[in-house]
Amino acid sequence: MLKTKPQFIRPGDETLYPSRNKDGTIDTLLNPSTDSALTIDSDSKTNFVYNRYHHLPYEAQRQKLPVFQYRNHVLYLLEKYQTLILIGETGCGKSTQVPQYLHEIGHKVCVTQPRVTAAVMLACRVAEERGEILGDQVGYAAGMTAMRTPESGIVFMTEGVLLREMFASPLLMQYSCIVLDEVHERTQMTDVLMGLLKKIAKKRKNLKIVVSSATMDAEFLKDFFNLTDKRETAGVSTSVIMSMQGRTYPIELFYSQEPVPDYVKATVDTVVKIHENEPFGDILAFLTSQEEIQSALETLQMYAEQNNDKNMHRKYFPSGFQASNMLVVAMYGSLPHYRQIKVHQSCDKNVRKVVVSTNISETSITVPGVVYVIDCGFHKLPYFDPAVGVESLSVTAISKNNAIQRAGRAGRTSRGKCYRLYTEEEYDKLPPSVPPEMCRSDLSSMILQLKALGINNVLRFTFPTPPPAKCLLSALETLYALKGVDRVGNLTQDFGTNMAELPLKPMCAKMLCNSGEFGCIDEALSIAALLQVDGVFSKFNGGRENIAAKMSRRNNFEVAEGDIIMYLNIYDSYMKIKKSLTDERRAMKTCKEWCQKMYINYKVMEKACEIRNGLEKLVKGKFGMENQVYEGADLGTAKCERIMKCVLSGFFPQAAYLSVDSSYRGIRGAKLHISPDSCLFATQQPKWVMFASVQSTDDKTYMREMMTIQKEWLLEIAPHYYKET
DNA sequence: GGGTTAGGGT
Repeated sequence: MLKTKPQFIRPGDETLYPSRNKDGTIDTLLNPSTDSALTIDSDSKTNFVYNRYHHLPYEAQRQKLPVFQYRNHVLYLLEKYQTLILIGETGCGKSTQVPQYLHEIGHKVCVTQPRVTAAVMLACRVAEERGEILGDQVGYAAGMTAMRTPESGIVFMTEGVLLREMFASPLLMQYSCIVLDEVHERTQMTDVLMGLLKKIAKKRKNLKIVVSSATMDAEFLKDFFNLTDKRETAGVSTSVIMSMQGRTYPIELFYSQEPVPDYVKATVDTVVKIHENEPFGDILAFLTSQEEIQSALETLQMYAEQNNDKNMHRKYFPSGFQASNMLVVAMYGSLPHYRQIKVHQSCDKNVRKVVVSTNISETSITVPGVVYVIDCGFHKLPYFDPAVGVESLSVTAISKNNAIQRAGRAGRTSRGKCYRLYTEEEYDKLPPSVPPEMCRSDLSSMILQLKALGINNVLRFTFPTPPPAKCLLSALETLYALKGVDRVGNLTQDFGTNMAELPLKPMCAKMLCNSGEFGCIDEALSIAALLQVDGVFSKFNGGRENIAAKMSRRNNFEVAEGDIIMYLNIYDSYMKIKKSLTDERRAMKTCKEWCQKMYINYKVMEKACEIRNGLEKLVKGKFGMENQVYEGADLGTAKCERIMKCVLSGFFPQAAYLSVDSSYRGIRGAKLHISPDSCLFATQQPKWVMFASVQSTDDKTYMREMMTIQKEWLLEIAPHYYKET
């Protein structure tokens, strides 16, 4: 029977437990093999020896939680408690089974996911499992696409969609149960939703909340969602923890015996060692950047060619293992889609696939059939400095949670092995988790949305992990400068409300809100849309094509005014071609051909069109914005200057001026450089510029999406922000 | 006169 204050739940029915040993451990974790430690012979190029190994415990064991059979317990616990904290690795049915249990007893269930693809895939899988048509009882709503009816009993959605739904219905009365999935990722959106749901839970005692996480500290979540006053000693918590067993295969961990001086080289060496000394099975190696991956790939491809050649004359490796061929594949976000799919394609029998990846494979992409994981111990992590308003991206040591997540990628289809390119002592020193995104990113957009939901005092809002006060204050300052909030921090009627509704960063939203006044709504829409996409220009790995692409860009598009006006020109040219043909299929073909000729990415342009249509509906439809009429000739330079001023009227806090050392200074003192990717990189340096985004690498801070401006414009457009000096 | 981008999302 349940105790009043359960530390661990003890249900009466013993048969509900999965088979366990007398000491409570789970069976598969026992009997570690004794002879599988990998040692490296003395002629190894790097002095790199693995000496320690043990099994990676299941998450439930790590957090010392009991494991239960699911359905009855989920339902039983949610009858007793308002919030259920569900812990378990991916693959244990948290995301697919639990929503169905809840739906079967009559709940209207909403399941949130951080990514569009996951939401859509889960909806498909659950609908299929139930033998139903997608969009009927089981639906999804993600990004701009939705397949659902108001009657749908289970809806998968991205977190942002649920936040939007709160605008229309603040207490989410359309759902009786909310499942927050993948909470361990701690995205900005997840944290805000957790805060908001806690607030709703206080008002709607009948709303059930399930918080599902792979690795995050269960007690932390339980405390956060406990609505009982802690001073009330007899009070019973309103939240409870349950764990589900996921992974079915154990993973052996190996640590490097000595610190690794060069983890790219060590990764290559380890791949080769595994290939020649370990049984067949694919390898997944984590590195931090595209550059590192390319460098590792070059060496590995050379090895693979030699290896595959040698295999024509041999059956066995010197180690005695059967010789197999090797296929090396790269995996990172900016890789074109058709090359990302390569990791899913199974290769020939007797070919070992080696995937070298960034942390994209830690969360977003599942590489199937991985048996060996190589973890370099680092990743690139962004950190926002509120003092200067700059986001920097630098190589940082991972957290223990990351390390566990990476290792977990190995044991999905069979026993797995994880090689950590750092010592066990180094592992022990790693932080338990990375600070949540909320605490290291720009908050201005999120705060604007919270204000629009009626949460005025954001400093008192209960975040799961409160962000530093200076981050909140810096965001409020930006919003005040943009006139999205007034002096006391209330949302302004003329701008704030509309800005919050636009799915854009506040500066970009402000540009759009001002565009009627400058008589350039259409141009501002195109610019805003293109600023939302990445990679308008096709990329090549060096060579002749790369030079041709750069030439094309310079000759056809680059303008002295900068990247933003260039993007506008590209969009206009593209639309001219798209609209010149009435036959849709022929128009598409012509657009594709034009893009290919101009080295422009067709899919990205189409995405921009889609985004622009969405924005246009809001701006012209819902807000009813109209262009102010300008008298007289309104062409060429006059119009262009108005467009530029309109852009600046949103982005004025991101202006910079040329300093004596030929770098730039931001308004808040940051030392800035023109990105080599910008139109303005090769031109004579303009005295004043503005930029839409900025990112700092280890040594330099680069401005991207730039535009030249006049100093006088700043005084004219933002007199409340700039003073004559 | 200098040389680049972990991953998401409304």
